Amino acid sequence: MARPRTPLLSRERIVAAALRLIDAEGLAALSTRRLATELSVSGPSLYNHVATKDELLDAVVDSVIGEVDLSMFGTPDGLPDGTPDGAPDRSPGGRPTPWPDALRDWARSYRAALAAHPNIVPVLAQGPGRRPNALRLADAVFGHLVEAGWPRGQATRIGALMRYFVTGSALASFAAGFPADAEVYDAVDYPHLGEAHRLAGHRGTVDEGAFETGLEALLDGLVLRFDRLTERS
Amino acid sequence: MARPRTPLLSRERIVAAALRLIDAEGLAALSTRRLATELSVSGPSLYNHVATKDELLDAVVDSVIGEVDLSMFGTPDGLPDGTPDGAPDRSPGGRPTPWPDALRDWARSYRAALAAHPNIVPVLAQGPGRRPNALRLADAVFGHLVEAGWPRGQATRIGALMRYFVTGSALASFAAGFPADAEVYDAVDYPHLGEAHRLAGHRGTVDEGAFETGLEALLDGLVLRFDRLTERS
DNA sequence: ACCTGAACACCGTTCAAGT
DNA sequence: ACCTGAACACCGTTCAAGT
Repeated sequence: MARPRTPLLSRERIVAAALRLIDAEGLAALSTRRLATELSVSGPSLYNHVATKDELLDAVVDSVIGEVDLSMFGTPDGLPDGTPDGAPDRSPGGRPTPWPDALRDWARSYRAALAAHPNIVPVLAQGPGRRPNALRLADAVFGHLVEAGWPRGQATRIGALMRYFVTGSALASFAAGFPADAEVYDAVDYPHLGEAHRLAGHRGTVDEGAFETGLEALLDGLVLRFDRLTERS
Repeated sequence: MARPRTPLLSRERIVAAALRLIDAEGLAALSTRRLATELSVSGPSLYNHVATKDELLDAVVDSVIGEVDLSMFGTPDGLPDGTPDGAPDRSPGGRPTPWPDALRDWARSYRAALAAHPNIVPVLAQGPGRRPNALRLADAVFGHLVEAGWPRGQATRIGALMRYFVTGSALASFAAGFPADAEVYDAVDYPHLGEAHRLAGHRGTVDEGAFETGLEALLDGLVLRFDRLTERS
């Protein structure tokens, strides 16, 4: 068989299969040949649909970022944007969501989307590049903060520090990074890690708790700064 | 030549060369064959000194973590530990550093060490594993927080959220993630990114400012929580 | 003990050939 | 337009052979 009547592959099918493979076995397990086998075609077939492996990774990354909810910034996901009144930063009710609440909801959705695919986070964390969903995300966050009254320079920094925190929390489980083997912590050098071998068993609650604590602490600290900023006028 | 009188290689020389290669050309550029060429030996020679490429990466990672200053927790770097008075958590002066100050100093040193080698951060962020320097770091932070009065569960979460923030900030430059090409932001979808092409030019100050803002906000938020915790008693 | 070349099962990608 | 096998320059790792 050389050219089937109906194509065996599509870009979407390739991207979806690549993400599945990365989730299941890690970034290192994604090889074009392995992926082709998974899709029941020969290796070179992929190159009819994607130019390079890097371009494929870019598409996978943007599909993950596309899962992040941005509706709290007044730009609902599915709806066509560009409302005639030129007020893109309103929630459906008509009034903009207070920025700390919008930031909290967004951060949770952002983390959930990334933590569902931790193995791709190192690629994603390199920045938006030219990926449309990543640029849309950056635009929505920055725009909302500026319209809420943050100076542009501060809004940029808040976008950055939120990404630091979210990508860091989605990159790997803190708890699971500690071997469950108690003997590891026997050494006299680690006098306080006597219980560390039990961390991996509480993976979910430890990481979730750390994320929520950090998120609320960050927001409290930012609100403090915002108040100092506005009480000056 | 088969076996030279004085060995051509050593584990230290291999680790150092690997880190140089990773820094200069990225994690993907590190191949055992390429590394061997860099060291003027044949590929398989490396296997007399390291068992696998993964073990080599582990050693590289731990050498980077070894650069992090932990002296603010009362365990000075170079000095032999185990002071006879059994008070490991004191600064040279004798009194423990207040935890917010210790955390701040540590976070800055942690970030500096990692940001000097961003390409290795994805590996490092997987957790301490069995790496001695990484375990020592976790022990010092956790121990200091507990002795400062934080409940153990909270101390664990603070260690986790600090690592989230620091690894996230060291993984990649926020500013450099935005293409310097102004045309990228022309699309109607990005109404607020008109100046984003200028970000890459301010790489240093944007990322540094975001890290400092986030760090101080986090610490403020944590102090708030600590006060709530202690005023209850 | 420590280095070498040969060999194995992999990679990403190109290209001519098929329909 | 879309798939194939063959081919190229790479990988990590093993192993027998050398000193």
